[in-house]
Amino acid sequence: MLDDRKLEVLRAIVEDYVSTNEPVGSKALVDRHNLGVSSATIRNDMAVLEEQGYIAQPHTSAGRIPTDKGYRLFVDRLSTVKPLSSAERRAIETFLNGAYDLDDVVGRTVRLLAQLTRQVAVVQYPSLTRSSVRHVELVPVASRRLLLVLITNTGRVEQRVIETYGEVSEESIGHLRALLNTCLDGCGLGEVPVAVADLPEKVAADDRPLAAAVLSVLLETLVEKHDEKIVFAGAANLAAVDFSRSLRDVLEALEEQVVLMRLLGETGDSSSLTVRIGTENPDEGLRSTSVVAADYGVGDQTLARLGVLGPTRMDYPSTMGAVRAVARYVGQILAGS
Amino acid sequence: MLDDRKLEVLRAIVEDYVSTNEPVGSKALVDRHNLGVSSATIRNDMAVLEEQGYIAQPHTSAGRIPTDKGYRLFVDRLSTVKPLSSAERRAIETFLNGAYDLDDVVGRTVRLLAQLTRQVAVVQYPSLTRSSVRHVELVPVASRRLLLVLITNTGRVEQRVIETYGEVSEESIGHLRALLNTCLDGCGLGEVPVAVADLPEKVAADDRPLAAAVLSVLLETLVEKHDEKIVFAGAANLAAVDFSRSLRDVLEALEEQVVLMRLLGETGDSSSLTVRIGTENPDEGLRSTSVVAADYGVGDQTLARLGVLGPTRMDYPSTMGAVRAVARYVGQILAGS
DNA sequence: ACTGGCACTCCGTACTTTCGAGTGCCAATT
DNA sequence: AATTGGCACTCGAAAGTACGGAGTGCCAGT
Repeated sequence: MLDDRKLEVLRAIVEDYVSTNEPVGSKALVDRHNLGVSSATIRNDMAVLEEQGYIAQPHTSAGRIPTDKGYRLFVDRLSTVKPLSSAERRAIETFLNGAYDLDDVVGRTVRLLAQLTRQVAVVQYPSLTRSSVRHVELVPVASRRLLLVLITNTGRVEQRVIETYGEVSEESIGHLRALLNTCLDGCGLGEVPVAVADLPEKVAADDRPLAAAVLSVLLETLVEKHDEKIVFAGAANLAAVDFSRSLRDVLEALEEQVVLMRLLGETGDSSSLTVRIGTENPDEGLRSTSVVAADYGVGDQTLARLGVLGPTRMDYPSTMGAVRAVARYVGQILAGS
Repeated sequence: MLDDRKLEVLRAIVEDYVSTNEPVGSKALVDRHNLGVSSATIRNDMAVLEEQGYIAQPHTSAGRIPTDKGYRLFVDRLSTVKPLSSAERRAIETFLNGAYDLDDVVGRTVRLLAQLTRQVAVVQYPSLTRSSVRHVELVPVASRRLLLVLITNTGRVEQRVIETYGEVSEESIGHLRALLNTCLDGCGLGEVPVAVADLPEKVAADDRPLAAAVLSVLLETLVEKHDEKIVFAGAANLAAVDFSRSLRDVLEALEEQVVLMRLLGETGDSSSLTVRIGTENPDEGLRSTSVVAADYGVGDQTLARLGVLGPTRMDYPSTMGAVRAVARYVGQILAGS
C-alpha cells in the first residue's frame, strides 16, 4: 500500500523536520532531496501518507510533520543505527576508564550519555536481584545496633541498620558473619531466600534472635522496592526544546523513581535497543517524549538498563548509536572491575 | 536617612511583589496596606528608596520592584523567620523517621525540602573530614584486587578498589584489617594521615607493599575532591518561575557538583542561616537566584550544609523557616541512627 | 502516472491604535 | 517642613488591521 517512493518521502520528512524543527512542505522537499519528481506528485504522496496517519499538518496550509506512527515506521524500517565517530568512541573510553567505584561509573555514564546526545540520560544501577553476593559484613555500631553491609559482584554496596534488642557479643557476630559468608558466597541474590532458609538451625540457640533479625533485614533489602536505584542527568538539555506538555510535567516525571523505572521498561526481549515513541509511553507527563533504551551487562548477563529521553522530534539514528555504544562500554568497564 | 515609614514602604513593596509577581505602584500600596498617608507621599518615599538603590522600575511609568539590595535590607532588618505550622512539623517528622540508611535520609530530606518550599533543595552529605571512622573493612574481590570499605560514624559508606600487584594471602589481609581498625577506630578522618603514619612499620616486611597500596588508596579517598557528595531535587519547581537568565543556565549550574558546593557556601560563622541574594552569588548562571542555606549536624558538631535555591523574588521568611526546621530535624535523625 | 497551473487558506509579522496604571512635579494646605 | 490633590505625561500591554508568502488541493493536460 505504500510504495517505495512514499516511504522515501516519509523518511525525508522525518529527517528534515528533525533538523529544522519546522513543518516541511512539498516544495522544500523536492529542493533538498533529489526525488526526481515534481512537487505536485509529492503532494499526492503526502495526502496518502496523511490519510494513513503517518504525517499530519499543524493547521491547514502548513507543511507536514511526522506523527508518532510516522516516527515508528521510520525507526522500524527506514533508518539504520548510526555508529559513533572514532573520536567519540575514544572520548567515551577515556572518560569511563577514570572511574574508581560503582557510583562513579554510573555517575560518569549518565553525564556522558547526556552530553553525547544532548538530551536527558537515565541509568539504572545494576539490579540487585540479578547480581550475586561477594561479601557480607556485620559491623557493630552501637551497643544494640549492627550495620549489615552487602557487597555484590557488580560492586554495589548496600547497607542497613539492624536493631538487635539486646546486647550481642563480638563472638556471636563473628560466628554469624562467617556462617553468612559461607552460605552466600557467590550466591545469586535471587536465591538468597532459599540459601538462608536453614541457617537459623545452624547457629547456637542463644544467637537465634540475632540471626532472625539479621535475616529479616537482609531479605527486606532484596524486596523489589528497595532493589532498584536509578539516576538521570542532562535536565538542562530539556530547556532547549519546547514541549507541547509543559516542561514542568516532564521534569516532575523525571524526579519520580517509579516513573523512571517504567520509562526504561522491561529488559528487552530480542534486539538490544528499545525505542518508545510519544504516546507509546505509559506515563501521562511523557506523552510528548521518546525514549531510547538498552540493556547493559557483563558478557551475556544482563545487569540493568540505561537510556535517553528526548522530544519525539529527535535524531533517532544518532541517539540509538550513542545509547548502544555507551551500553557496551559500560559493560566492559564493569567486567574489568 | 531612611525613616520608619520608608522602611515600612520597602517591606510592603517586597511582600506585595513576592506575592503578586508584578511591579507594585503607589496606589496599590496604600490600598492594600493601611499606611495612613496618601499615594503622593508614598511616591516621594519611593523616589528616595529608588535613589538609594533599594528599588527600581523595570521601565518608566511602571511600578517598583525590589533590587538585590532591597531584598538584603528586607532580610536583615525587616523580616523575621516564619516558623512552620505544627502540621508541617509533624509531616517532616514522620517522613524523615521512615528512613533506613544514610542515602535514604539524605534522599528524603532533599525531596521534603523541595516540596515544602516549592523550590530547588540542595543537601550535602555529612562531610567525610568532619566524621570519624567506625569501621574499616578489606574484602578480596579477585585474585589481585581488594575492596576497601570505610564506614563512618555518620553512616557514610565509601568504597574503593585496590590493585595489589601480587597475590595476597587471607592472613595478610586479616592482619592488616585488624591493624587498621585498632589504629583508626573512632579516629577523626582529618587525623587519619597522622594515625596511619607509623603503620607500615608494624606490619611484617612481606606485607609492606600491600599496606602501602591500601594506605595510598585510603588517603586518596580523603582528598577534598572526593570528600564531598551533594544532591538536589525539585528542579520541576524552577519551570514555574521565569528567570531573566534562561532556565537552561540555572539547570546547567545545578548539575555541576562544584557549583552546588559553592552554592551552599562555607559553613556559617555565627547565625545558623545564611542568605545569599542574586548578585551576591559567586556563580555566573545563578545571578538571578537566591540561596537560603544552613548547617546541620549532631549536637554542636556541624556535619554539612543544606539549603534551598529559588528566584530572588522568593518568600524569604517562610523559606528560612523551612530550611531551619529541616536542618534541625535532620540533625536529630542522624543523632538517633 | 505525472506535471504545471491556479485559486484559496491561513499563519506569522509588522504596524497602528487604544487604554490605563503609574509617574513626577507643583501649588495648595496643615 | 511634611503632606496632599491635581494634572500632564510616559510607556508597555493588548487588541485590531493589513499583508506577504509558504503551502495546499484540485484539475486539466501531457
